[in-house]
Amino acid sequence: MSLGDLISGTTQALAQAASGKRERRKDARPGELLDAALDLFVEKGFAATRAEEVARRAGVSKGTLFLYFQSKEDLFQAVVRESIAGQMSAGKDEVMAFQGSSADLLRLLIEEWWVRYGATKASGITKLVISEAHNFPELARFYRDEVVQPGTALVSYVLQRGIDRGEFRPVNVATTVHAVMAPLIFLVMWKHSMAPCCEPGQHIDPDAFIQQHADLMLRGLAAHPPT
Amino acid sequence: MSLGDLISGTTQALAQAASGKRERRKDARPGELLDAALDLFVEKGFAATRAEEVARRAGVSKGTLFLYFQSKEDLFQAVVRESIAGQMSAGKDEVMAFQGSSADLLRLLIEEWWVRYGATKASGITKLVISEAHNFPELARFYRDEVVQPGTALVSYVLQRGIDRGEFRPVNVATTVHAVMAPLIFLVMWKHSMAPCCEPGQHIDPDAFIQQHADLMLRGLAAHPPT
Amino acid sequence: MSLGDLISGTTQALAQAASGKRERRKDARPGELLDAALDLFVEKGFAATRAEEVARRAGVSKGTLFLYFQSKEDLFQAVVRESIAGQMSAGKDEVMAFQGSSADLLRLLIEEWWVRYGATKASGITKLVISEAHNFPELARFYRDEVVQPGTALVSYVLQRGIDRGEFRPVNVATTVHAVMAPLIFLVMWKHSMAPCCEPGQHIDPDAFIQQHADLMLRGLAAHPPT
Amino acid sequence: MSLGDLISGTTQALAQAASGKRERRKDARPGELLDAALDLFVEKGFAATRAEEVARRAGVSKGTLFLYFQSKEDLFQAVVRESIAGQMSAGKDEVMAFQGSSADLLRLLIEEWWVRYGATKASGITKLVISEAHNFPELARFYRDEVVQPGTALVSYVLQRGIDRGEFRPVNVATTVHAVMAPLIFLVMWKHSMAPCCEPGQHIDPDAFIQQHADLMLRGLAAHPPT
DNA sequence: AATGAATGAGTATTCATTCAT
DNA sequence: TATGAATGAATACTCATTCAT
Repeated sequence: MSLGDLISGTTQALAQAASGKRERRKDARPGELLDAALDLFVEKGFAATRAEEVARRAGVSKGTLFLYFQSKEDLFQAVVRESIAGQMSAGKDEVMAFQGSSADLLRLLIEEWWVRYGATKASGITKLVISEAHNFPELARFYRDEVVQPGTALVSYVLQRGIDRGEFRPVNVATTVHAVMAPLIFLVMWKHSMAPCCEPGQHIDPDAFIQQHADLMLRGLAAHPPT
Repeated sequence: MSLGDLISGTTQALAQAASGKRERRKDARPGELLDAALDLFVEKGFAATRAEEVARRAGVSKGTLFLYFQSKEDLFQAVVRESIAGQMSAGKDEVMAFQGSSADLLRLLIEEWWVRYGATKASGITKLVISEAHNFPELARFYRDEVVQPGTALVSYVLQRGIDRGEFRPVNVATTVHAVMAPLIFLVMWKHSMAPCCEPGQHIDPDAFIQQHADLMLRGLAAHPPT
Repeated sequence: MSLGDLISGTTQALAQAASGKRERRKDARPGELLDAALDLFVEKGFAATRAEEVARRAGVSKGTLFLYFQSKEDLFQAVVRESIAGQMSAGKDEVMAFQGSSADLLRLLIEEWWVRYGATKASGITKLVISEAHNFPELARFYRDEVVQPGTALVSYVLQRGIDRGEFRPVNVATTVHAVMAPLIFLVMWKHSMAPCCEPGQHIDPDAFIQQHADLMLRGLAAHPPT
Repeated sequence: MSLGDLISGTTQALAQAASGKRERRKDARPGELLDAALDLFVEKGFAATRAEEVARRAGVSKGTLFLYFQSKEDLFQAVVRESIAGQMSAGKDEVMAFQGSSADLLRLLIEEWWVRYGATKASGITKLVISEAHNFPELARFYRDEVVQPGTALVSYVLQRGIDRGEFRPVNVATTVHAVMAPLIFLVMWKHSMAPCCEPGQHIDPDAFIQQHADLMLRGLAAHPPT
């Protein structure tokens, strides 16, 4: 199974759905609204975020918000969809083109994920979707198809590559993928929820955490462990 | 009302079976309300949960809820505090009394955590607190002090024990603790958010996940890796 | 026209209406409830007074209150009716039997009114009825018939007596009655409303006020003013 | 919004006749709401007045009321404060500039008070404040400082003027002030409470009452009583 | 396109009243 | 008779949404 097969999924179908009249509005639609909405929805959740506050933060009036989005829920969905759109395609090419060891590739994947996504405010989407999954099941499915599935596929490819090349132990790939990703998701959740109130002692240093996670992972996977 | 009652779900049945109907109910009411509230708050979040729905699920009228809790927020805080109260003390004694290897102890700790907390509905508190941390900073601090800190200390103890006894590599304990706990927190978050919409393929099997996590962790920590 | 004609009015009819089953309950009905209710209704008004607070102040439970009064409004009406019942009959006999000058009689009437009614907590009824007249028009009419009309008649009798005996100027009795009563009513209103917040400088001393009122009145009425 | 507007009752008509409908309305809204609220609060008291009814009477929806006033209590306080603002300053200058006899001045003061305040609907404030003094002690103190105290001072000035000029007997001014004002306050209270239910016989004619009060007062105060 | 005044359905909360004990 | 737990209608207040300007 090629990486293309693994990742392609429904991305293309979704891209088509996103075109049409939606695409046209997207350009005109002030990104400031989506930007402000992302911040607030991540912080306070959907229900606790007031439309007027989003508008104010975006520097427009309440009425203007509803000029671009049919409803608060429409805005919410747009925030998630726009933030996610085509996010996964970036890493895919690099992974396919990588020439080094699978250990280096996995470490790179983890580190780059943090730099390009986890450390950006776009990572708030992860907290948002997880927090609101029950209230917006369709959005949760969309996220699953657009983010979780491709991400899983990408990591699976790397793990399988390592096993195939004899660099990794022959672990159960499907299970191990989650072990690779879980700490990353956790870190993002933590950053957007508990971190602000754990300043003093229990602060989790993202870089050290990522490093440690990669280290443990690679040791755990290594076919020929170091002495 | 103990945590056990909160989790068991048999509170209502027991209360109804009791003799002195009215008086028995009065004692049971707060528990039934907390029980119902836990479910709904975890599912929908604080703001999206209507007080009347909590009451209805507890089998009482809207007014009765406010007979036992001053406000919706008071109910929310009670849900979190009651669910957490004294939760951490249980595992501590067992860990301190454990006689076997540190690897076995760490594995036991991870597995028991899942059985006693992660697999129960009380684990919804974790999702709840993380989702609402920004809206209820005091509660987040309470959770940090009552759950995160003691949990971190317990895992730290086990890691240090392994290092001291030469069973684990001399890793940075403070950093590694998070690597141990992160996947567990993630699993609980997942269970209460994405899981319900990932029935078919991407389902994460908790036991396999826990197992795999423990395996990778112990391999990653092992001072003398197996061949 | 005799004083009897002036005062009798509907008092007798009302007395009959108050008998029957109402009379029987009145004895059993804890006076503490009426007592507590009078205080609270006078202080806070009908709507702002909670039934439970009345019960608590009377030393009984909320349910007990509704054992004796069909509703909060019933309690309210009872408070007014009971406090008023037969109140006017007392002064009437004394006035009829008085032998001295009309000036002395008027002064006596004013002073006794204050001592026997204005200075007691029953005077709160006046504030109550005036404050709630619009919400309880029937009660206002009842008060008019039972208190205002007989009171007016009594004062009218005294004024007419003074005129007839050449002690007072031949003023318009119907108009002058109100001039006699107005300051008394005012004093009672003041006592039950503004007085508590005018402790320091603007305190109105009731006795001095009553005295001054009587003085001015008698001077104003005197047929042969002093030099 | 001046007191005149509050009293006139033509505010609505004027606003509707204006050109820029929407904007004109916005300026008029608070006044219309205060106008409606004054009526209802005076009639029914604070607690018995429903916010929606105030809004309906002002011709707007429930929500609009809360666009201009933070709460029902805020509206209540605004009603009192707006109605009172600068009310006392008017009469003061006239009194100070008066050239005639103190008897004429006192009579003028009493008559003007009735025409300019007592006869207008703003006089409802007096009933309102007295009825609700216990529930809103701060407002009662505000009324005491803004209305009672200046009013007392003004009347005191006139009495002292008469005494100094040998026109009035050397009465105790502080006590006599209340004797002057009490019947006026009583009249206003009566007008807003009992009057509506005393149509037929016991109706108090305001002008005759005022006249009679002034007459008696001046006779009572006169240094050289008429023969 | 943009505004912000106006709306009214929706929600938390109160409190008079009931009723099983 | 007395209690107080339970009820649910009533009400203040919010906030997404509309629309005249």
